[in-house]
Amino acid sequence: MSKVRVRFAPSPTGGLHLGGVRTALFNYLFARKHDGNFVLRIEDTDQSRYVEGAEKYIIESLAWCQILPDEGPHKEGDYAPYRQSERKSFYKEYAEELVQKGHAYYAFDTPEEIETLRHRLKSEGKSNLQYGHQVRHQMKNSLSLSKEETDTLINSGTPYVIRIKIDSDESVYLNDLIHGNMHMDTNGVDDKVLLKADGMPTYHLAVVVDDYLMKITHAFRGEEWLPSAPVHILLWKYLGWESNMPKWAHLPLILKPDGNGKLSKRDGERLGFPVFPLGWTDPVSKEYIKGFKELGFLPEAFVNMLAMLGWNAGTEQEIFSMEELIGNFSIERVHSSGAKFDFEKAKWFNHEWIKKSDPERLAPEVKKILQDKKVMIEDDDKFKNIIALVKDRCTLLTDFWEQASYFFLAPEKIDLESILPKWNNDKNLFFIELIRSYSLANSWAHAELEHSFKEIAAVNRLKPGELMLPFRIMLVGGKFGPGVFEVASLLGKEETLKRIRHTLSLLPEK
RNA sequence: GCCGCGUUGGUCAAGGGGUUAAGACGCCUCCCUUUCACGGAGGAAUCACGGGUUCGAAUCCCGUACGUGGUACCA
Repeated sequence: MSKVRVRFAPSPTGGLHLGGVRTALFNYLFARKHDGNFVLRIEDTDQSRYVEGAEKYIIESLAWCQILPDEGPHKEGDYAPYRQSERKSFYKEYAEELVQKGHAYYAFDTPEEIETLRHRLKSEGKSNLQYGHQVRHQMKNSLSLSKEETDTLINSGTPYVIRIKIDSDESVYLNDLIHGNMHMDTNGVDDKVLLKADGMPTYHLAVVVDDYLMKITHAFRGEEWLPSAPVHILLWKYLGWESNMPKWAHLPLILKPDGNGKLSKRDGERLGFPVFPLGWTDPVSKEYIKGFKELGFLPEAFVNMLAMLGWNAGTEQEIFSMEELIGNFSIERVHSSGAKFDFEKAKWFNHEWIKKSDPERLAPEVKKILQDKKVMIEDDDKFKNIIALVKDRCTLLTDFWEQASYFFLAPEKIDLESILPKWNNDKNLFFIELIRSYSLANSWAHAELEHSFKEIAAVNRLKPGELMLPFRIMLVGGKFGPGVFEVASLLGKEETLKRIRHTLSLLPEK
């Protein structure tokens, strides 16, 4: 049995958003699960829409998601080139072959001619023009024209396209791994253009030829391709490759959270969440849109979240590492219906991943965030302890700033409002005594700090509970954060005393 | 318009003839924590509708509605 080979074929026209990454992910999981190959093919057949940099962006995004193996996607099995524009010559050859076999024909109608015809039909109230079996004999093509006329046109350099010739009432059977057995007829499909006037193939020709040449065994793509699946199946048949046809699976769409439509790039801005894995600059508006990465997502969480959108293992497990996903993945368990994207749930995945990740894993990511705020980390061990202490309360990596900045910088704003109403001279004296006691302390472990704190409170007949809040605010600036004594312990003696003194100086000596 | 695909709480979903119809997110209540989270306990909320088939339908069939995709020399 031949080894599994799946291919992912993004088009470098607009970056790569959620749906695309998920398609890549499912392809990758399937390939890894079956110890097969993942082939990345770049669908740049429409040069007019090609966006400079998009290809690089796609590769970087997949790398961030750990979907590309370290050695690159195409190590094993040399079927290069993988960029469609570089494979131009292959397609023409097969398109011509189809014409010879009578399954395709040359068409000379210009786009404008077709457009006007379309308009006319529409204004006459007729349904949309389908360049197919009903009308092809009235059009300008090698079927309606004589051999001589056709040759003359071609030899004189008239631009032409090659269209597939699809007969009516033909049955096409598709066994989809997700949707099951499907039966369609050819009445709804028109004579698709296979080779454009510029010599580039359309997607229809390109997928079939490349999948054949690259020995692809499984073709998974978005559901938007289902309506044109009969064209592709027919192409496999007409080219005589039917026995090599890959198994198909059409993945459900990711939909807008608020209903109505496939998730698009605009929805992110509109609804306030990212739709790109990495930051992306829109080629038209030049506007930079933050990605999941910049928002503080861990790639593990991003991938996990994406995998659970349309797939589940059939168990109650929701948190999966990449290796676990690979082990559990099965294309049959992918849903057949679209799923609305829920950013709240996405954040929940991130929170879970931050909680379960070691401080070692988190340290480099958090370090970057702090560096952006001009905070440099000198003591790595202490840094990891800080991460361990606060990570449970961070949903996004960027939350580490808010949750831990006071370990590195004295709080800018101290919430005196929360201290003042219950402040009195006894409390003031308590803290003065606390400073004295702490400065003499031999151990700076949090248990000792707590012990002496409570002891002093007891001696002064004060409730420790009423003193802990002011203490916390002195250290962190507000009513939040982990246990006060742990904070004090990590802060160190000098800094702790400094912060108590500072706040005390702001409070009245009543 | 035509064609395709789909429809289980607000969202993700398990379940595929007999179930008290799992679980998760979000929301609410309580406990824990002398802060905020984490954690724990509980709660509200669902089989789109109408017909069949069947002793019995969320589950099978047919319609309808709704959603979604395609209908390009875009992918």
